[in-house]
Amino acid sequence: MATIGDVAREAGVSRSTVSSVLTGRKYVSPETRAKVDAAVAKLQFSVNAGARALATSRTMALGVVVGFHEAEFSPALAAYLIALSDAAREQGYSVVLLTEPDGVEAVRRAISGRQVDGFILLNVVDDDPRLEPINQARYPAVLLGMPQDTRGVDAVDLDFAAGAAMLVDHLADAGHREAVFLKWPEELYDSGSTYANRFASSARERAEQRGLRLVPVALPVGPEQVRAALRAVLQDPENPRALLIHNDAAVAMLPFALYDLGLEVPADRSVVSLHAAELARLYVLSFTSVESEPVAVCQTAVEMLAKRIASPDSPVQKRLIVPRLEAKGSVETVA
Amino acid sequence: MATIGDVAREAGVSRSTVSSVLTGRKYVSPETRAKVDAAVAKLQFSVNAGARALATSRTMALGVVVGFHEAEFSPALAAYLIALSDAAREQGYSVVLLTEPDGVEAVRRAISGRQVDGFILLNVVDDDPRLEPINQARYPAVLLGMPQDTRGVDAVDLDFAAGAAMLVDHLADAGHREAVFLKWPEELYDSGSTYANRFASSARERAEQRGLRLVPVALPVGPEQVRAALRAVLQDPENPRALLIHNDAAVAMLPFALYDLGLEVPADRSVVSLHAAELARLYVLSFTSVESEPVAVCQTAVEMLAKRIASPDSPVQKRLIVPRLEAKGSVETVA
DNA sequence: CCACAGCAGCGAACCGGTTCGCTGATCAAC
DNA sequence: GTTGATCAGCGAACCGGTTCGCTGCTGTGG
Repeated sequence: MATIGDVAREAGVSRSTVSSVLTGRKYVSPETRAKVDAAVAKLQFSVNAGARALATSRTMALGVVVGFHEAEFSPALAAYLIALSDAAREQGYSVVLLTEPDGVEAVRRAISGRQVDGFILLNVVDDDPRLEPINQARYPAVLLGMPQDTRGVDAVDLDFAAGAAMLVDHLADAGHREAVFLKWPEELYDSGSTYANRFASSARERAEQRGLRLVPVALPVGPEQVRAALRAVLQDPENPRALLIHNDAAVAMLPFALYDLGLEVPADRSVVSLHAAELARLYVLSFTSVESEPVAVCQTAVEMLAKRIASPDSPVQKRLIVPRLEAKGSVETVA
Repeated sequence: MATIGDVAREAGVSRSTVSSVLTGRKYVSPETRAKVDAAVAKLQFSVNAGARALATSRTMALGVVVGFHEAEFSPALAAYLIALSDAAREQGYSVVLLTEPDGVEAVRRAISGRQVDGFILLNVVDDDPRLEPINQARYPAVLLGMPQDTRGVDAVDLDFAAGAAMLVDHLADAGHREAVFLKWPEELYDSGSTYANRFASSARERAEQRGLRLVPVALPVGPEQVRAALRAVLQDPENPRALLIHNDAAVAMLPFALYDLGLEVPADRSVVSLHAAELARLYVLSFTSVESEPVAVCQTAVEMLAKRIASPDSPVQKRLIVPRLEAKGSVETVA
């Protein structure tokens, strides 16, 4: 309700002085500042975001661009959105949700309407088309995900390669010489999903180093299909008895498939996985695992974006958050 | 980049004429309009959201206030956020996420900073404190949830009472005379959660009408605790063999508990439940059930809010979205 | 005692739109 | 031919902040 003019009148000073107090950009004597503060409190004044945005050409808002993703695990999404919003608030920013199926269009509109100061892109893929309008307008942005080529944009992600290596090491250390590698659907790798590919190639590489034979199995889409596929994998006597999983649906469904076949962990099968932290919050997942770190990743992303906004020309940054492996006894030690 | 002044110059008209074309509020001859449209296209102009907000005192943004506890325990949340954002965009609004632990403070700040035109409150409880600043500032809002007293604010929610009645009917129709009612933790009811209480009292009432004896069991918090509690319930020979569930954690965990005890559905137990639609998308939930309708609920909420913003003094509305029961053969017909 | 530096606060201009009263042109009626 | 109504478009004022050059006062040094 109250405007800066009301505050000025109440405090007996000029509008510009009030502004100086509010922004802190100019020295104001303690006495005047006290008068202004009192007036602000009395009138319950707070700055009009739109007016300030117009004057400063800073909206203090970040656009969070959610990719279009039917197939992916959306329960995890909420954790990221909340973590992003919390981190943004801490830096004085608010978060605008951009969920348009056509992410490029969403970005374009937000830019030309000057709705945000920068973007955080979720579900990044290699050669992400959303980068085009962003780079063209020279807008600040941070990728949540680590494509091969970040095209001059800051990026942060979980270190899926490190996670994969940890899990492979864990199996190898326990004496395993071979393992089934339960992967995401093939399409995800083909579509250039950054994390899936980084995990897979790191797992392959480390497994080779450690002399662990990997039998890769791409799983289908859809809960029932996954369950059936898991059963098939578990039933095949040719398959190794250790399982390395990077597929949230499979992690969630595995207990059912084990149940179907009367198998026990770790007696009959050894299991390690990397999955969304959210999964473990709802289910008993007693698998030794590496969990995603939504809070750490999001906090880093927002900090990087805030810095990028402040200094657009500082060198491009890439940050990988190293996760922790939590042993839960789902791996049998073999001779 | 381009401002309305650039467009005016390019088109050879005044700024106000460009504005008339953009807003459509005033008649402009087809020829001038064509010139303006051409200039807009050529300069890739689109209005500066902040400037328009300042001039019109309409931000065209909606604040979505996410409750605190929700953050910890709702895989369904993402579905609601996306559905809200999609619906908002359809009405020309954008969505600002307000996730502050202290929801009241978040609302207060958004109001005094004029950041949004109205609010959508998630995870509403009876006597919700967030309504105080909203009502005091006479701000438009819509509740996603249906408290006893909506305090003059529009509200929309799934018709949990109807859902409960459907499920009770389904059991009674199949000849059951008694059922265990697996409920949320007691605290949820005590904290004034609107949907939990509406479901519970409707179930109780309908069960009485249909001569179905209900044995209520409030479940604990935490996956392992839930699993153990479920086992205890299933093991007790005194308990009825039919299960009426309103507790997402229990729905997700029940297959594990059944597995623990070697029980089959529907041979050993009949199961019906009401749960988040998200749950069924990820897991094999072959329980006869009523699912939440995030898209329908969110669309209605945004439409109601848009109307409320347009006409603040129209009569208060309450809408309940009636869900569908989907039979999946998890109920045994008894004599 | 005067000159000048330093400093707190003022005021005007500006950010990019919208709104509304007014102008000048066109045209019909008398 | 003059009057009056109609209408497209113009221009100034305004929304609520920020910014920056300027003013007038205080105080120090010569």
